[in-house]
Amino acid sequence: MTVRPVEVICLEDQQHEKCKLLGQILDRIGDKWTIMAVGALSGGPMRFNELMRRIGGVSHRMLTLTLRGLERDGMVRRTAYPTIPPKVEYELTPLGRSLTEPLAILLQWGEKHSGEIETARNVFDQSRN
Amino acid sequence: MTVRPVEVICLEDQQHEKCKLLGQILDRIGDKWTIMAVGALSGGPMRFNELMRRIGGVSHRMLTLTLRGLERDGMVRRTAYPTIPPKVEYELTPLGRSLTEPLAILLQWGEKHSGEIETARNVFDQSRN
DNA sequence: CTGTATCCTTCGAGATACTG
DNA sequence: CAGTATCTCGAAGGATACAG
Repeated sequence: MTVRPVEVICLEDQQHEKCKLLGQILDRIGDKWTIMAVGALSGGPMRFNELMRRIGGVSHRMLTLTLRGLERDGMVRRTAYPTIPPKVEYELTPLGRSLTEPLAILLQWGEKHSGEIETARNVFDQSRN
Repeated sequence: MTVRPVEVICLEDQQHEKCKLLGQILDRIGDKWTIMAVGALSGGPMRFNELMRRIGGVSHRMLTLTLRGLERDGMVRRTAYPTIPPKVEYELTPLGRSLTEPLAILLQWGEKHSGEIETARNVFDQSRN
């Protein structure tokens, strides 16, 4: 049994456990297609194929898996109408909508600092031939 | 911190430009080790091996790659002391520290809603035997 | 239209060993 | 101590075909 230090500093003087939780959150919602799906649905309910067209570049299979994951986590509600051909609508739940707030803040950060990052990259890449 | 309407995440008539930017941000900073490294460094400068011990479970190679990426993006400053054996210190730049703010907000969201997500998962898994 | 199953390729990441 | 280079394996994700 190894002894682990507990006093690991994390975000804003919190402990290491916080980082792990953050990692879990990002595991859930941090991937490309999940973000795109949440973004697309933030405007209102949408059908499967419409989502696929809106997002663009996503495979049939990955969109299905992404939506299943969001549904499982309670972020998206799936409503199937037993018509022929079938019609399925997806929409954000209140939980899903609540996610858009921290994401919007992260987006603001990105918009504010993307230039800085771009510059830093160029400098870094220059300094390596 | 002002909370803007959810539509800020993704404006449909902009072809998901916002989503794409958000996707790029998450590509950069959304992976497990990057978060852990930023978290660990948020407490102050740290040497390579100390970082590795603090983070725990990260391979030598991945920590190196993670730190290179952060350095390239201007989030981390690397300072090498030409001693024998070598000593290298890593620390967050102002840009890197600024990232901890939106991350802390995302973390708060996670803390607030993790129970809800857990419940949703159990319900979903139950409904599929 | 929507969902699932299968195949197949690619890529990420750990292990390891070696260098300065 | 810190960094780099290979090797390898397994998982992620696209393409495709088929079903309801």
